[in-house]
Amino acid sequence: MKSPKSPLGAPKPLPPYDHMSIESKWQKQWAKKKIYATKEDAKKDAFYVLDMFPYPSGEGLHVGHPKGYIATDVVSRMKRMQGHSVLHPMGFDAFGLPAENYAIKMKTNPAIAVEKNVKRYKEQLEMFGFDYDWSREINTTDPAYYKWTQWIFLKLLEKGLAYESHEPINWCPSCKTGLANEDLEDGKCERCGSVVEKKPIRQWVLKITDYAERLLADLDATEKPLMIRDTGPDAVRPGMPLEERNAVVCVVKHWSEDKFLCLRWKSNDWHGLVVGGVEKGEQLAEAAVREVREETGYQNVRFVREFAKLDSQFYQAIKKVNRFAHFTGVYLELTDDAWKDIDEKEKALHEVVWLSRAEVAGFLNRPDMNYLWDVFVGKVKAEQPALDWPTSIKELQRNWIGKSDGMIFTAPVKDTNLTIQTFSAHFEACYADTFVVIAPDHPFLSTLLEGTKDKQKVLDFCAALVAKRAQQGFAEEKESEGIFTGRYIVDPLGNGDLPIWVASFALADYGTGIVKCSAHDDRDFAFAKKYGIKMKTVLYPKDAVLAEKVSAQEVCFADAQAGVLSEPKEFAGKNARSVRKEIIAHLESKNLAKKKTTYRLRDWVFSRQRYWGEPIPVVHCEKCGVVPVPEKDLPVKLPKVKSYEPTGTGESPLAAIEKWVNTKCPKCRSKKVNGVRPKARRETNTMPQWAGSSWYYLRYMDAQNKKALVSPDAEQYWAPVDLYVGGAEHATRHLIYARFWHKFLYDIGAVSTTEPFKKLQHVGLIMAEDGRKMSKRWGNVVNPDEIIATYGADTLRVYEMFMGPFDQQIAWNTNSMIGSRRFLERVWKLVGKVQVGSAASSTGASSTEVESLLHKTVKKVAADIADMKFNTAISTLMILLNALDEQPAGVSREQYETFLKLLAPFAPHMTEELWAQLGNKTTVHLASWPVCDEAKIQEASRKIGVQVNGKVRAEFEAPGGASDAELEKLALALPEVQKWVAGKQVKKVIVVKGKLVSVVVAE
RNA sequence: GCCCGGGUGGCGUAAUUGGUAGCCGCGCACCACUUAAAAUGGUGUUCUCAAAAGGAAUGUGGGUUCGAUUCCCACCCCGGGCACCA
Repeated sequence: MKSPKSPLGAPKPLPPYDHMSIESKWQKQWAKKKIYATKEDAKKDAFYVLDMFPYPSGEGLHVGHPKGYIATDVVSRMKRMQGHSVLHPMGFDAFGLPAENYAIKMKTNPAIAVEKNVKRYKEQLEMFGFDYDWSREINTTDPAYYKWTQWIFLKLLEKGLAYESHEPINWCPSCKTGLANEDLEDGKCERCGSVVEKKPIRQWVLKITDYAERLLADLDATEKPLMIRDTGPDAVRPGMPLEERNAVVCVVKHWSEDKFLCLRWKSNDWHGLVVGGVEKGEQLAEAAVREVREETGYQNVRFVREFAKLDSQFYQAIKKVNRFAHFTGVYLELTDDAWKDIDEKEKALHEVVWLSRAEVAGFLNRPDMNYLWDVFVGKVKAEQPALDWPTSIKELQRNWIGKSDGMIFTAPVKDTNLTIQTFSAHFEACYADTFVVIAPDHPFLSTLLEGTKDKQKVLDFCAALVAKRAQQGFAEEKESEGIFTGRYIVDPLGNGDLPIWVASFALADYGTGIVKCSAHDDRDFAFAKKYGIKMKTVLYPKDAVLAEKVSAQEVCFADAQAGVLSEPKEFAGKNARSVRKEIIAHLESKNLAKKKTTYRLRDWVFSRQRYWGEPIPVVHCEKCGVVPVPEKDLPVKLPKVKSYEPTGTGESPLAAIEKWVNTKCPKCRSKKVNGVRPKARRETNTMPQWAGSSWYYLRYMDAQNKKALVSPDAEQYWAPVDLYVGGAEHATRHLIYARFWHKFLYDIGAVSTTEPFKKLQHVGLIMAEDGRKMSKRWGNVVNPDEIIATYGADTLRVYEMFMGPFDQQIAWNTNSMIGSRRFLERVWKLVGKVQVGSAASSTGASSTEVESLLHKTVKKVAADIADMKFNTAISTLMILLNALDEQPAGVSREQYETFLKLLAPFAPHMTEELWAQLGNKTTVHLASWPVCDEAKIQEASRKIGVQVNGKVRAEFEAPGGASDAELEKLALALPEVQKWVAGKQVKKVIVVKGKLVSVVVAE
């Protein structure tokens, strides 16, 4: 059959889809017309989409790198079409070890190597047709940029958050520099794999630990519910987690009077009994009781009954009203009359009122409440996490910060006037402590040993332990080793004199570096057994046989959660964990210990003894000491040098550049004192790779500003970053550092938000076809240049988005790409079937079914893109394409244009070309995004499945508005159903509107 | 050891809030077009039984339910992170 004729005559022959010429043509046009220029337009909502900017290596991009960039490009294009002012910038992070090591290898200056690599990266990025506004490009190695990195350092110094330290730090012998804890992997240098040593070197350190508590707490911070701020299609997203929607509604009856307690929502005219959400793993009744206790302070609440199970039909009926969520009703009763006031802070949003029976009835009869199914409906938007981040990344940060609540014990050292402090987070069994261990590299050790007869022997032993650690890495040590110091502490808890041992497992830089030990810790127990140290038990399991073994010190029992204490006598017979609070009070009241919180997070070692980094802007003056470089003298430029190889002496190569190093003290101007001119030398350490990336997202907002790192106007317009996309490997480095700096900048008033990134989305790695990481080493790298030449950038973009869930790791498969190419070619060909006749053709050429599908697609594609579910968005577009293509009368221009708009974010070049072919003079990328017409997606009839005893036996077409009774009748009349039902007693029929009829018969 | 994810056809995956498991794509088979091939279009494609009817099936085993990929309990496997952190 020939393709249908256009009303205007014979169909034009279609040109083939020539991606090469189309893509380069439109890339030039877009650049020329500056269609992606970003503006701070007060009339539009700002939307800031950000990629983790690349670190331009010498190898260029492989096909895995751009996956995240494609995603942000798709989102930014849709948001722009939806009328937002969009900031979608790009830049380069280029200071630091990788660039420097590469330069050393290639025997070029890092500055030149970086310039070359950036150029190559930009060329590659441009081939993808991304919508960056290059006028905001940044480069961390640009003095105009790092001026502000240095400025932030000066502010940190001013506030006492940057300090010099001589403590031993991680030293990589191969890279010849100090490293932060975050730069280690398995005790080895993350860059080169060498085992790091502990080396005492003068370092600049940032006090990130001062922010540990806020970095931790803000991960869980919530935003108070904003009532219907956004009534657009985004307000209730499909796929929004149940916890966000499913709230419990409680009716709480007074214990004696005929009164009902109501938690009233005051804002937006909403009166509700909304109590809160059901948490995962929680029963409805538990949730209701818990929430009422938390919200009102009423403790004596008894669960009476649940009103009914949620009815899904009901949700269907109100689903389209985006501000409604559904709840389930629970009936509780107060068991006493103890009045409690609710929290002051909550009063603005809630109040507790008592209603009479009549009032409750009236209340429940509101139109937004539905009695019929005992399910109440109202407006609610549950408290949302302030950080819309994947739970996994939040969890990684929590682990990294490693908060631990415990107690500090202080004890005198026998025969000396010294005291020792020990930290314990598992202090419930502290009455079992019988010895103390100290780390072999503890700075206090030599003082402690002063005057003991074996001092030198112990010190030698410790030195050997430390050397062994450095050699083989910490993790590989299996069995603990130790030596008795000859000293004892006098136990404050009355267990007499406790020996102090050096133990290889003790860490000098956690807690106090000294630990009180007992039989109730696996490691301590093994250590004591090995060296025959006396032990004592105070914690026993419930099982009598096992308890006997614990008592005999045959096995170690360390489970405070399950164990029962025997000492101190105040808590004898009690479960250890449940009396934790009381033990704290007991120890504090007797002045035996103090509460203390410690963190695993260490301060950030911030200096590198390397050339390629931002110079730390301070001067060391013989007379004035450390003097910050005045702001007006920033940036302190990195000098050009001939030799930039690391020295290994603990000094950076900059130290050798006399002309640069020797300077005037900014404070005393190096004026002569008693005829001698005080010498002033610049700091020669440089900043780590992570410095520039800790604040770069702010600079894009106002990239050219010479007076401030960002102007308040620009910052307030754009901040925070609405969507941040990048690899999960940055969870404990870049993302912690950036949050730390951001909070600091907030504290000094430089930014207006407490967190930099509102929503974080991590991108799943693209693996090579062999399942390994793409790497030059394996020879499995797929080059995007070649793929683009063969298939086109649009095909590559569609393929990468269609491969699978965006956040999932997935293997590249060039063969599968053909599907995406075919899809685009079918779109290309479909333009030949577009009917360009009268206006009537838009209805004439399309059935209501296709129209309905079109509008469903409009809705789903927008929701999926906003949700980063690109694979299903494309799948939906494919389904629509199949339907449009199969229409016998061709496709209407309106349908086709809508389709092009939906596809435009994914395949910007091809859609632009087709858009122009239809005669449009303006770009598709600034056209308005299609809007779903809800009326059109209602269906006239639906397929209903019929189950008999849970098994699907038949299906039938039912009219859209059929009632439950009608559906039941229709279903039971079906012969396939009768076959299973005939002669049996029908016990129950369940009707799920629009879905299925379930018949239960007696067996 | 501890903490997160995840296990669905030959493969990548989909499944709205507990409601007809396998959408979309790849691959494969057959058909059309072609001298032929490629490309394109069409049909089919979870397994099992010769077909139909039926049965089985979402890592394993149990539970709740009229109904479970989805909720609960236990276990196995894979991926990632943390790890002498007291």
